[in-house]
Amino acid sequence: MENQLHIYNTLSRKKEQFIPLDPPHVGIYVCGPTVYGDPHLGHARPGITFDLVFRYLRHLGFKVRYVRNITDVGHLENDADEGDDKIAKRARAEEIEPMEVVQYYSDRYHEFMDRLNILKPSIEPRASGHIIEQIEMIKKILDQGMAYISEGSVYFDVVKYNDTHNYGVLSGRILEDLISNTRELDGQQEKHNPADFALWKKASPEHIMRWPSPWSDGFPGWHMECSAMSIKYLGENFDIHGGGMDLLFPHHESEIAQSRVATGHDPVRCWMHNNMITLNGQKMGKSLGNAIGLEQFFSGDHPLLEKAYSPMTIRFFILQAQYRGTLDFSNEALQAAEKGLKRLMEAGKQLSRLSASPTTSEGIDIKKLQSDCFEAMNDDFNSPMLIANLFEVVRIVNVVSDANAQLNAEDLALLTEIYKTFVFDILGLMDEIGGSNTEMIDGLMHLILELRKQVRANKDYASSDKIRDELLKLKIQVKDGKEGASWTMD
RNA sequence: GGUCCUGUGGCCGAGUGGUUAGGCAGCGGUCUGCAAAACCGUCUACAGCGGUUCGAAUCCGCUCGGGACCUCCA
Repeated sequence: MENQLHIYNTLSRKKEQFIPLDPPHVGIYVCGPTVYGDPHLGHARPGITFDLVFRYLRHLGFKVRYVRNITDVGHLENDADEGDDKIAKRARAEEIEPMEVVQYYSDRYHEFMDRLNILKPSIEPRASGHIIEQIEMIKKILDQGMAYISEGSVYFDVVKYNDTHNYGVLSGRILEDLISNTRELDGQQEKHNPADFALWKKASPEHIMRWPSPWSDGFPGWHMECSAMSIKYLGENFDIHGGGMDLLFPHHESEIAQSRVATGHDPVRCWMHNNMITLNGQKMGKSLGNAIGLEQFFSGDHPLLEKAYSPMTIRFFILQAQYRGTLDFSNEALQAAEKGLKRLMEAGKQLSRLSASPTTSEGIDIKKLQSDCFEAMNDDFNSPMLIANLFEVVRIVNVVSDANAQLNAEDLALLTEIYKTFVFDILGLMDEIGGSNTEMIDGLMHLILELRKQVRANKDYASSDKIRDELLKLKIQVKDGKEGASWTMD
């Protein structure tokens, strides 16, 4: 079960067995955020998807170096007439240093990733800190004759490259189609061909973020940073490169082209792409203006949200879909996820209270359940399938808890291990209940329920119900079971 | 227009050429002083039309619908 992991590789459009280049080491590079705005639900998807990958690979025993960049330079505003850098544009408006904007939104991003229980990457390089590496790489591409200088900018010669390589291996694009379909835009005349992309861009006079280079004061092209930084930290050839499907073309396609020319070979073994989260069937994205911020989800402060949704609800919601499928947002779906998560978490508590019996009941096969869980993960990180299996764990826990079935000590230990491993370590879910005062609340609740027990022994149900109702107002729910009362907190 | 993806029951979402995904919601039970929870049972499916096949929701073709990308947007 250990090394049967299969991953869907965008390059081959097939699931392939995952064999690291240099086991037990694994290198992963994932395109991180551009820090010019608050993180929204769209950011949570790649964050959680590749967190799952990171966690599972580590669980399998691999020594993973996970690199996720922060883009803090070089991306031009879509609709900007001036060609201003997004970050520079924001800085101008707020009259603060560009790096102040970068710092602020980087911190915000980290804050929300932490709340979603997304592990920190091994290395989080910033594009602005790797200008030298990018310039060096551009020089190599120029030396190979695959780029040209025009008006102080450097462009990658896609047409020439395509004579000897396939510009389209990843995306399936055909160069001729690209050329005939490219719109005429300002600045295009600098290029030999509209399909060419910038490696280095000369800064206009009003552009604040700029660095010196052999060609001009300017900034690197938007595909350069990922190529330069992935090579720097993972080598010229590494195992997995991830990112959203929206980055597939031209970003990743161009990364491949740049790296091939600079290093002489393919940079990445396996390309992984997570799909989008949609809102009313449409991609949720900053540029479309339909993104709901993670802040809004956590607070419930948004016209489209019926209530607040906790970080773990968001995490569970995302994990309930396979990463390559689109995931449609709705209050109904989120609330279903919330309830399902609660059920899963409650079972975890029940599990810790179970005691072993001499034998395990007929029809309960914990080992099978364990292998089913691994099988699900090994099949391209099929988290929905894993979760379905974990609900079978929940069912068994509840049945045993109700004394309708038994588990022997070995099976109980294994069931506990499965639960902890998959729910906490691999899916990265947390029990959000209680907070920092857990011990005190536990103590108080124990006391209250003891007193209520006495009241109930006297059949004073009015008092008993009053205690229960008042606690419910505090979001604490009392449940009277066969073995006495228990409680949960929302 | 080009490249690619996609269309599953009230909602969200897996999956396989012939056997129950799972969660949420609904319905009927059990349990309970009541309630909640839990357990048991149960109803709504595979966009449409053809084809391949002993058999397809699962493979192929067409039609219709949805989406992503095709821009120095990420």
